[in-house]
Amino acid sequence: MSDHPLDAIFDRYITSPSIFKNHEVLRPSHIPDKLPHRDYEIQFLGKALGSALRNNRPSNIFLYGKTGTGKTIVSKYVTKYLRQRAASIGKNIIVSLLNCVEVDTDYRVLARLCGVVGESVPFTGLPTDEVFQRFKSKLDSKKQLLIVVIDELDKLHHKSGDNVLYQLTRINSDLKKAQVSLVCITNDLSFKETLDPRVRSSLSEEELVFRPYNAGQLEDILSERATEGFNDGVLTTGVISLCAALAAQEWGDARRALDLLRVAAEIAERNSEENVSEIHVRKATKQIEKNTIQEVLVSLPVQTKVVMWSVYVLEKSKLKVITTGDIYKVYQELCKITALDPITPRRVNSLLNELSMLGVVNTKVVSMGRYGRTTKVSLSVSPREVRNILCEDFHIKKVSDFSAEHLLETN
DNA sequence: TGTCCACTGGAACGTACGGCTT
DNA sequence: AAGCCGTACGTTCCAGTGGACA
Repeated sequence: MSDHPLDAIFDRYITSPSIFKNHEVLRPSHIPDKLPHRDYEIQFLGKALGSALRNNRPSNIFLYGKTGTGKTIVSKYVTKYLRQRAASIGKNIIVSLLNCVEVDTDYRVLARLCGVVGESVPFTGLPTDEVFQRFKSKLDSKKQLLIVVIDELDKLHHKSGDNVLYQLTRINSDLKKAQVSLVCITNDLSFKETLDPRVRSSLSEEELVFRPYNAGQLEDILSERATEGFNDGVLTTGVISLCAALAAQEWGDARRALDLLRVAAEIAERNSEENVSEIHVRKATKQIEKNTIQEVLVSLPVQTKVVMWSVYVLEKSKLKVITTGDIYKVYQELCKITALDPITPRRVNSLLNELSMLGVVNTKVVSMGRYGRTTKVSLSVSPREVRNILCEDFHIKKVSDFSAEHLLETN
């Protein structure tokens, strides 16, 4: 039983001490008992939602702030405790947390809300109005308060407009027993202006802006989690401050700081080392970046991959500025070779905008005077990564050695 | 100073599909 | 089974536009 080929590997996990004491607390989704440097925000939200305990409907609240500034976690933290306290005095408070990255249509929002009040609805097939009616009557069947936390609201608004928001802000006048309060979260600071004025005023009865963390504050946050998450003495000095400093450079993003620390430790553990050092943090930055790009590119639909490849091909060429016109020319050629049906320039334009949203290309609308108005496009990730990842695709493989030089001479 | 390029991006619509209600 | 419905992906149409050039 001792000569299995995996013994050497597994034994290491059994015998050598682990770096992690509790892996879970190092994930951004974990809600710790203390949230350093968010006292004011917690108090603010606590005061705003606390009126629920006195049978008053809390005002609707708008939370702004860049990614990783603690908006989501503060909301979770406060609502979690609010629910506990409410339960202890026999009050009925339901909290529903919607993330609009997944829940990005009117129908899905309402379907989710139906779920939390105990009304089951199919994921498609019903008219949206019907789902809203069902939600409303089920909710109003007893005395209760529903707090809906709508995270990344801009994503929902971008795709589906204000419709649901409008309905939700007005729902209270139709309800007899139940009440609804909204907590809206967005990281787009100018977002509010794009809302319908009627929705805007009722959504932001109260507002709070989350400031980015500075390096010192990030360090406190990481230290707090590290004492719970790691065994004593596994972090070498400087590891936490490096993670904090790197994340502080990018808008004070606590999620990123935490990811760095966790991934660095995972790398150390995989190499069966006993300590986490700055070298592991450096490796972690690279790995995180690579993973994000990989995830994005691999999951693209075929047409989008071909568009992305067109950008790659042009980036490899001698062209100084890449415009949508060039991209479409290359795209058409690629479609011929891969035997795909080409989509229209309008659609390619949309796909480029999507790629820009995903952070893999940069786009900028520019006017070149006499020579028209177009969009300047460039890759925002390394061409080598793009090549490695996209060439895995069956269609892209066929055009892996396509060069744009002959096309550009015809200009 | 006006023209006009090469697009941009909104809006309405079409099609295929899974899935609902009646 | 018929008639809707939402979603995903795409098309068609077209008014609008920043700024180099004549």
